Amino acid sequence: MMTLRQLRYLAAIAETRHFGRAAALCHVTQPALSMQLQELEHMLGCRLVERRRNAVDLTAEGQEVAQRAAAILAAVADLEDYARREKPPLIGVLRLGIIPSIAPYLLPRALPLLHDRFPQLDLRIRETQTAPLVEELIRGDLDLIVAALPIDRPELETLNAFEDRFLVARQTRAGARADARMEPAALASEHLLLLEEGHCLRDQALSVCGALSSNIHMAFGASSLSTVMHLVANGYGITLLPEMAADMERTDRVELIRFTDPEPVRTIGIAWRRSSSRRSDAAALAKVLLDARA
Amino acid sequence: MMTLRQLRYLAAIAETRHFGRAAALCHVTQPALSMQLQELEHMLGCRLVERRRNAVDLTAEGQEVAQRAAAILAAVADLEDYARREKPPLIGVLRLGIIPSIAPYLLPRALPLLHDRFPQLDLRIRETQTAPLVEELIRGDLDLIVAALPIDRPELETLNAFEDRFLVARQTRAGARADARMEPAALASEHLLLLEEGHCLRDQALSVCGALSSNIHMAFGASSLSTVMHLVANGYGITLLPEMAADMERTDRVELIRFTDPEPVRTIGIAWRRSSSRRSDAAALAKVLLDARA
DNA sequence: AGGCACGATAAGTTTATCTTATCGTCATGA
DNA sequence: TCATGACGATAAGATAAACTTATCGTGCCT
Repeated sequence: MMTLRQLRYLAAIAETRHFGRAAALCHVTQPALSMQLQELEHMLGCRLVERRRNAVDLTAEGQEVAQRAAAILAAVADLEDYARREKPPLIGVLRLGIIPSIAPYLLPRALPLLHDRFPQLDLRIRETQTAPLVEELIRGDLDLIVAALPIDRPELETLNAFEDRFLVARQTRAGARADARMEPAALASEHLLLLEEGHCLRDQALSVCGALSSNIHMAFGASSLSTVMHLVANGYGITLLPEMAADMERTDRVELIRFTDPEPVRTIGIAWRRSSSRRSDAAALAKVLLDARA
Repeated sequence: MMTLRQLRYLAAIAETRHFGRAAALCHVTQPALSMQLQELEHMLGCRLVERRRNAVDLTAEGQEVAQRAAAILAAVADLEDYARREKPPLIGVLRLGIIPSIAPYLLPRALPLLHDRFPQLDLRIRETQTAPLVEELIRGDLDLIVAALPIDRPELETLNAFEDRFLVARQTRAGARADARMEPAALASEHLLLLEEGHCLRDQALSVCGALSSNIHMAFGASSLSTVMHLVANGYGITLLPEMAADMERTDRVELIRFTDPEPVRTIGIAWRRSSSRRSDAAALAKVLLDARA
C-alpha cells in the first residue's frame, strides 16, 4: 500500500535533490527517508531517483511521479483546509420540519430573508405536527425542526429562538376598550375552541387555562387556526391565538385581547439531532426567524 | 498527519454506510476502522459520520470530505497504474551523445525514422568524441551515447547495435578489379592517413594495422573523415573508412576495397548509466539505428 | 594518503495499527 | 416484558510499521 508519507518524502527529494536535506525537511533522519523511498520504488516497480556519486536526480518516471505526488499532496492539504475552516452555515440541502401553527405565519417573512442571506441554501420544507416531526428528525429524515419548545428527547438538542405571546380572540363586542387586558380566570365562563388532537397549540392553550379546565366547554378540534377563527368570528366561542398569527387572522368581527402580566407565551425554537453537526445551522436559522418576526 | 488509510476507510463507510461492512471491505476489523475514522475526525476537527441508532450517515462535511477523498484515492490509483505500466520507450526529453565518425552518416537516416516511430521523443543531440561523451554521460549531462564499443566503465552499461566493416580507401588505380579483397598486411607499404588524436576511429584503425605499425607512415591527424578522404583522393595516402560512411564519401577518384575475411569491424553500440533507467530507451534506439543502416 | 560527504545497511527502539474481548444502547419479537 | 441480536465504542494486549543511532562503502578533494 502506498502512503502519503512516501509521497511527501519523494516531494522533498524532488525539491532538494539531496537525501540528507530532504530528510531534514521532513524532520526525520536520512535512513528513514531512504528506506521509505526504496519501499515506494519497490512498490511502483520502477526507479524514481537516480543516485549518482555527486548528485541525486529524478528519473523520467520519477519526475512524472513526483508531479502527480505534488498534486495529490496539494489535494490533501486542500481537504484539510476545507475541513478545518469555519464552515459558513446554511449551505446546501437542509431538510426542515415546521409545525402548522408556525409555518403559515412565519415562513412568508422568513423565506425571503433566508434566500437573501443564504443564497446557497437548498431548503426542503415539511409541515406537520410536532410528534411526527420529532420522529422524522430522530430517524434522520429531517435535519432541523422549528416547533414550540421544550422538546425533551435525549438524542436532540434545542435552541430557543423567541417567545410568542398568546392572545385571546373573541367575537367583537360593543364598548370594549382597545387596550383592555384580560385575566386568564375571565375565560372560565367562555366556550373555548381548540385545534384537533395532536397540535401542540391545543395542549398549550389548555395549559394556559389549566386551572379552569373544569369550567371550559370544549369544541371539537378544528384542523386549522383559520377555521377556529371563523368559528370565533361567528360567536361559537373564544380561542387563544398566537401573536404571530394576529396580523394574518385579524378581522373586524374578532377582537384580540392581551392577557394581564405575566402574559402566557409559547417558546418557539429549533431542534436537531445531538449527533448531527447542525448546531451552527440552527443558530443561523434562529437568528433569521427572530429577524423575520420583527 | 492525515493518512491514505483513513481516507480509504472513510470511502468504505461512504459506500456501505455501515462500520462493520466497511471494515470487511477494507479487510480489517470494525474497531480498527472505527478508531481510524475517529482519528480522522479529530484531526480535521469536525464530525464526518453521524452514528445513529439504526443507521450511519455522512454529515454535510463528511459528504464533501468523502468526495475529495475519493478524488485523492483515484489520483493515487492512477499514479500506481502509471508507474507500474510498461512505459513505452523514447518519450520526452532524451539527451543523446554521438561521436563524429557516426553522426553524419547515421543520423540523416536515423532521425526521420526516430521522429516517425517516436513522435513524442524530444531529442537533444550532442556530437563530440567518445571520452568527453562518456564523462558527460557519467556526470548526468547526457542520457545515452552512441559510440564504438567496448566502453569499460563500471558505472555504465552498454548494448551492441550492429557492426560496421572497415574498408580500405585509396586513390583509384587503373586495372583494379571491383571485387578485389585486400590483406591487412598489404597496407604495410602504404602511407596511412588518420583522424587527429582523440577519435576512437584513429585508435581502431591503428589496431587493425597493429602488427604493421612500424611500417606505417602516419600523416598528421585530420579533423574529419571528409578531409581525410580528400587527401586520399589526391594521392597522399590511404585510410580505413567505416562502411557506413562509404555512400557519402564515395568518389570516382577513390576506390573502396574490402578486407579479406575475417574483415575487421568496429562495433557500434549504446551506453547509459547503470543507475539510470534508460535500458529500454537504449534498446529501442539500437533497433532504430540498425534499421537506419539497412 | 587521509579526511569528508553521501547514501545504504543493520540492529534495536518507539510508535501506529490491528485484533480479540467486552460494553452499552437500542430495536425486535416471542 | 424480558430475552436476544445488531451495532458502534472502548480496553488491553499483540503485531507491524517506522524511526533512530551507529556503521559501512564509495568516491572526492586537499
